[in-house]
Amino acid sequence: MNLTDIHDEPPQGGSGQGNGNGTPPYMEGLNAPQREAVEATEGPLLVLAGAGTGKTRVLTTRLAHILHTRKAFPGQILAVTFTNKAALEMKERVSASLGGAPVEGWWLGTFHSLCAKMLRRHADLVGLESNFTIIDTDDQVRLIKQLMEAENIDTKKWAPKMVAAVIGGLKDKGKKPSDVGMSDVGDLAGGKLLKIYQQYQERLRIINACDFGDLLLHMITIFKNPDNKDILEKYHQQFRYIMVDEYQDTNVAQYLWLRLLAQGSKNICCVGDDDQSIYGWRGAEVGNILRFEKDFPGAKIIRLEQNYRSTSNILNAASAVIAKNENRMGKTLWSEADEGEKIAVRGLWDGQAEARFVAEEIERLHSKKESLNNIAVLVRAGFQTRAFEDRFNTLAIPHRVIGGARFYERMEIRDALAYFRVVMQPNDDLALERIINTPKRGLGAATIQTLQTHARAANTHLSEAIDMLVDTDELSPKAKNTLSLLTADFVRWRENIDTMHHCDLAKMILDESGYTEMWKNDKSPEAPGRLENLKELVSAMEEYESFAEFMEYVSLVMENQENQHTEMVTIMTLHGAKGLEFDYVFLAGWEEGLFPSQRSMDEQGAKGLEEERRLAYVGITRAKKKAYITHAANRMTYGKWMNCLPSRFVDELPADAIEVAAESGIYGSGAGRSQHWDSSGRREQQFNRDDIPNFSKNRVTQTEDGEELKSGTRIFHDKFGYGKIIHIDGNKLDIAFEKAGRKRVLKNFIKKA
DNA sequence: GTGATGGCGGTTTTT
DNA sequence: CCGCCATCAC
Repeated sequence: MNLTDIHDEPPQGGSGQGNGNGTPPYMEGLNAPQREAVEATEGPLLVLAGAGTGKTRVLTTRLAHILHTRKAFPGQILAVTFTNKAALEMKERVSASLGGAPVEGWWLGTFHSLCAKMLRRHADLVGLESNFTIIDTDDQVRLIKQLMEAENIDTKKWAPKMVAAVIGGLKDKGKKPSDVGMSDVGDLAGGKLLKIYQQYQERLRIINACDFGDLLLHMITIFKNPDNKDILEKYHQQFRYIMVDEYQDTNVAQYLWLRLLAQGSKNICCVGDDDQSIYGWRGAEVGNILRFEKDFPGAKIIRLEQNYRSTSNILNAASAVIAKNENRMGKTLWSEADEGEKIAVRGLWDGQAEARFVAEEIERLHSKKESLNNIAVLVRAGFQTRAFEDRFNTLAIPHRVIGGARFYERMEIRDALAYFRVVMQPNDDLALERIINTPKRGLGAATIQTLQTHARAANTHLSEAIDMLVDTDELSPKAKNTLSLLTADFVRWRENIDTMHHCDLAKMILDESGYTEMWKNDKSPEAPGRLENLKELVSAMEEYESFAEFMEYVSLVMENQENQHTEMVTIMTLHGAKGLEFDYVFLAGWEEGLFPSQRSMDEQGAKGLEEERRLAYVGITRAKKKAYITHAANRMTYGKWMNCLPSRFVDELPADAIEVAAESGIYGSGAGRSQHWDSSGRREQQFNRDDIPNFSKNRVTQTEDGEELKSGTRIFHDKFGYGKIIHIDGNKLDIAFEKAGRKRVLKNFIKKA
């Protein structure tokens, strides 16, 4: 993420304390409640920070204040964020406000990385070794699938993915297998869910691994055990101040972990906004923030309500939407900013028309010298990004898509990491299974089956099973030979861990295993890219001290590195946009069923709808200068065309903050949208497609010599040859060229063929 | 044991 | 519509 894009507010607050009367420089420009939140260091504190009210500023200043006034050393502060991006930003901002010196030795990170750090110290208490592997969802599902198959559970009826999600959900609730009751699992997985959960934990222990949920759950287990009283006490003494960002997104396990740690100093400060709680689906409990005063007796609550980010039109629209939610603590955002432009609400014919409209508008903004970095397109679901990418590609609008497949989720990266994992930890069965026959070594399903059966029977790991069987006739001679060679490879690589530089070792492993070779010989179009990624992986390792450190980074931290230096429009999901801000924000796909998401409403009912509405609130409040909201009347889903009605959230926008237009006739005559809107007492300005270039679908134009051009006309272009007109936009035309593919060219350069 | 083909199911959001 | 997985043919 582009860190320079993240500013919660300009430096001026409303109540303007000057300098010169002892105000440290880092406190300058805070408004009264912000300052109060910074200075209230003792005792439990909840800061309810509305969107754009300077939340990050308060958090970082508070940290700086504690350090500056020597209330604590860095190592005595526990600061928890939800994303690594947020942790990094906080690190940078705190050291900047203290004069630029980096702050060393503090406990700042995500719940998961902090727990991992702790758990590596106390792993033995839950039956692990301190070099345990952190497995991702993919490995989780594979392991669960194996266990289900061994139990003869129908994996068609009970998807392993779903079972994994249920187990993950139990962990998010802080429930170990021994805490699980019938009401939790019912007849899931044929009534064997608890059994699978138990076996899963047992397997994880054997292969010395943890999943994400375990990081927290194990720490809670350790802290709760009276035998380990001294350990918890040690942390109590250590952490004099605890700070938590995005408190509205904590799940039960995270809450329990925090509460255990906060029993010490009681100086816990949680910052959050109940209106921005959008992770309920993965176990976040808005209840945590709503209940704060009960959980932490004597808690002080400070509200930050002055918004420094958006125009008042944007703010009013966002406030009106979120006001429809029943379940909230209540805040009233206000701003000294001007009205600004009204929110543009646009109804389009279909998803492509929507992408065209957005692209045209971006071109217009760009031609007015607005930086593309200040423009974002926000969507509800990942698949929506496609239409925008396509359109931006044809118009050559530089853009980046955030989210999607993460770097470390790519096949080749996972494979490479699997090799490294086995080198680091021979017991890592999941990793070994992954690469045992990649590249192809003739170790197919039958061989692996045999190994697994023996491993299970002996209650041990695959690597040990290999050692046991490699001298027997259980395996084919060929398999025996290949396996002993592979084992020898691993032994040799392992011997080099301490002596070789980890980057060289990584390269050696990838080369000698034949993995690099495999992609070199691969003729598929993506093979070169994969080799490129492998190179990138090795060079990314440079920044780390050791193999072990790198592996930790990769499982918990690694995010897509982006080229933030070039100007680009950002395309991402609403979830991904939380905490960011842009001058111009396009909120696309505001249609019933898509946003609010049907699934969310089906599964969670009114609760789900409220979360969707909070998502709408998050989306609108990302905009500083102007927000656009678009909805399409038709959308292709599952390869079928669907008719879509505008989102109910569109109706919830206050009439005086918006300006509405739609392509004429997109909802048919009399039915649908116009009526829908008329009934809410709102004027709708309709316009004709042909009146406005953006909406012209089949416009007609002429060549220089006066020949008629329209969609479908075959033309000739000096550089690209023959092609057909797809779309006409004033003097620009989209052409499908027979040789050169799809291009956008100027009218002047084409002739009728 | 490997590679090809067809059926099936899935699209919310992620540490 | 696309990708994954299972089944089937070599």
